[in-house]
Amino acid sequence: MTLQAGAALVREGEPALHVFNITMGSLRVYKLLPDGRRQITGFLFAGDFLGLAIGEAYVFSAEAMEPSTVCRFRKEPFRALVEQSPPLEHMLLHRTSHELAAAQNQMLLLGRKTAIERMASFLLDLPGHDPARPSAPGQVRLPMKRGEIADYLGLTIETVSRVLTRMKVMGIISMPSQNELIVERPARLRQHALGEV
Amino acid sequence: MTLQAGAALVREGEPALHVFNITMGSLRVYKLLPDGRRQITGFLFAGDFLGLAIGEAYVFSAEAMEPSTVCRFRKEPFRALVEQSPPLEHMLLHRTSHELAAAQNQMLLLGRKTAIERMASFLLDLPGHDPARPSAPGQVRLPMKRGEIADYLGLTIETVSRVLTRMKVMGIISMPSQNELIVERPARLRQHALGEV
DNA sequence: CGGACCGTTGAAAGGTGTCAAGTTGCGTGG
DNA sequence: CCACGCAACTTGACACCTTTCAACGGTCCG
Repeated sequence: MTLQAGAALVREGEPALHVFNITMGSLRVYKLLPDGRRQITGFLFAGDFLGLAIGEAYVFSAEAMEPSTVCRFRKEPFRALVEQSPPLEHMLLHRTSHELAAAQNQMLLLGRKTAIERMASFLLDLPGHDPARPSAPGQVRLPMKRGEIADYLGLTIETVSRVLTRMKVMGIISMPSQNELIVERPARLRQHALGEV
Repeated sequence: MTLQAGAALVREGEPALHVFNITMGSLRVYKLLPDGRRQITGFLFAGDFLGLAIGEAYVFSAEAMEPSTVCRFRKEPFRALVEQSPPLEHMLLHRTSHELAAAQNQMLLLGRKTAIERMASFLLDLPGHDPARPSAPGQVRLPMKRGEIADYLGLTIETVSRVLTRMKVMGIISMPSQNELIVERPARLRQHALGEV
């Protein structure tokens, strides 16, 4: 199953009929408030599962950030398969536990970190998630736009832009292009991520 | 295993040797920044599990909020037991998925809701989690102190206090005592929780 | 009675949001 | 090939919500 950039894969509230496995590209997972405020709860890349949460309806929405392909399974057969395969269920528990740990880190970020601390944490986490990352250390690809970073970090587009500028001025990062970033001072970035400045 | 109020059960960074099941009382689970900022990621009550996240070390701390009792299992035997019991593993996956969904709701709260919206959401969620809740609808027990509510909602103690006062003035709630709360206008509370005011 | 802890309230400060105006980058079409 | 136009990004000025700092009252208990 193939998706254009921006295509919706699931919408919050819809009957949860399918489970997905991303084979290529990247997705954003988010929740909305009635007035349109958006919180992106995570980004998914090749290999990740989507739609595992139990329930009749999806409790989040998901869209492709770039051209992507996914495997779609109908929910019931998938559940039956899981029931018959303890190793599969084990893997799902393992992955879900990791997602939960990541979610707890994100709660710390959203609840207690300043704008620059959020951005620093984000830049440090990013390479670890993206399988299509470049190998050079310190070099970070930003596969998402400012608006997506903002909605992931609980900030506005303007604040994201200002924080990146501040980091450039401080010599912590440099940006060859808008979607590419080089960490010039990893140690200082790590300090900021922990609020130690 | 019995715990006094305030007793630490696990500390972030310590080797994860045990898994716990709460049999009585309530726990707070939290993460700290080096300078002491605290984000409470959840409250646990009777029946809940703690320490499922895989890994060598705990990635959070947990303390009793009131006198509590827990069942302690050594990690390795517990894992072996889980491997041999698909129904047990199934239950753990089910619970972890629910926790993840709750975490995603909390990310929306922390990243995008105002102080009064956070409090409204909190007051609506609270009864569902506490097995020791009173039966009367609209009546909510606050088993935690202001500081814990603040660190759960990403606010300060003062803001929590001010928001509760505002809600009282608006006639949405009333408080017979500091730890007991009555929802006078559930509909308005629900509106606030969704940011519809 | 004194002290510690908890909660409430007030005044002022500050970080982030809002609103608005540029600037850059890039694909499209003449 | 160049001009145009749109979308994304940046920057500035100001507003506002929440935090910070401070003082005060209440309750429990030694």
